[in-house]
Amino acid sequence: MIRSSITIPVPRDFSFWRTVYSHGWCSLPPFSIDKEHEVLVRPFSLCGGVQVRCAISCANSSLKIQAISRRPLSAEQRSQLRLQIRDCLRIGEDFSEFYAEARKHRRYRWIPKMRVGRLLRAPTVFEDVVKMMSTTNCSWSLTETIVRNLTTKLGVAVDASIFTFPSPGTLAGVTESFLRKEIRSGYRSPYLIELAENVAAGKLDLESWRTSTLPTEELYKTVLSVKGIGAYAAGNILKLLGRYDYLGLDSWVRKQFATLFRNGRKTRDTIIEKHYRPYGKWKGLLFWLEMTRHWYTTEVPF
DNA sequence: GCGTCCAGGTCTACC
DNA sequence: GGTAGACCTGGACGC
Repeated sequence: MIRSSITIPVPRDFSFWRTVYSHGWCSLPPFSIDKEHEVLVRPFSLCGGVQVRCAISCANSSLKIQAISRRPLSAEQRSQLRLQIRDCLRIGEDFSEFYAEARKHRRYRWIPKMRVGRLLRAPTVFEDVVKMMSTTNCSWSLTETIVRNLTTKLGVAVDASIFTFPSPGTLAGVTESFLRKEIRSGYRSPYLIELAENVAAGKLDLESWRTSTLPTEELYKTVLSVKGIGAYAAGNILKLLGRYDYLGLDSWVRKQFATLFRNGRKTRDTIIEKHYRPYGKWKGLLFWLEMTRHWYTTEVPF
């Protein structure tokens, strides 16, 4: 195996570990984390069919990447790897406007101070959408089971312990019965196959969503048109596309809101919407950060 | 160990 | 447009 070292400079307002811990993705394969040493690990697929296992850490205003591959990486592959890692960690995204908005409100001044707001995402929109679909209507432990099965049973082995996320073509090539029995994705199985088939056939270009110039409302409708994706999933997929206009409510955040603002009393969605309406296009991100603020000061739940 | 109940989003049929 | 019921799994609970 060949080891390569790569360095990527990061902006001043970037916090590596708070980006890694921004939500549950870091604990879903093929991501994994070494909490003690603050290292994010995952494989990346590069041109020429090359798979590379990367251990990513941060020191002295730069990401340090230890990449392990079967063959030496070409200049093009190294460049591709840099781009993918920057994309996952949202390094190129400009948060100055968001931080300026947060500074206007006393209750949100901690956000720019803690340099939070970047939400970890997968190298591909396909992986993010499949994972989001796998979080719907089930416990987190079932989501972990589904995603672990998808990678170990349909991904490519990079080494003994790491598998890539399956490609749309691979997922499109399995039967609904396989997904139900082996992946444990239950009634979501036909939705996953339909999604993978449409992407593999070129009928649905998920990857263009990250650079889409559509107004957010239009993009939201496009995301919602995928079968198996409802309001919760679409709102949260949009956050991973850099659009923060929707809250993406699920039972956990509803409960969290009730605990923080309503003495634990059950709260209608319209009340939560009204609470965040003044924050316009940033409301989804401010909402998520407010609900998860305790993760940055106490032990995270994953 | 077994059976029952429930929580968790989305879809579809129906009003 | 709003709503009820079905979908499937795993965890909690009672026996």
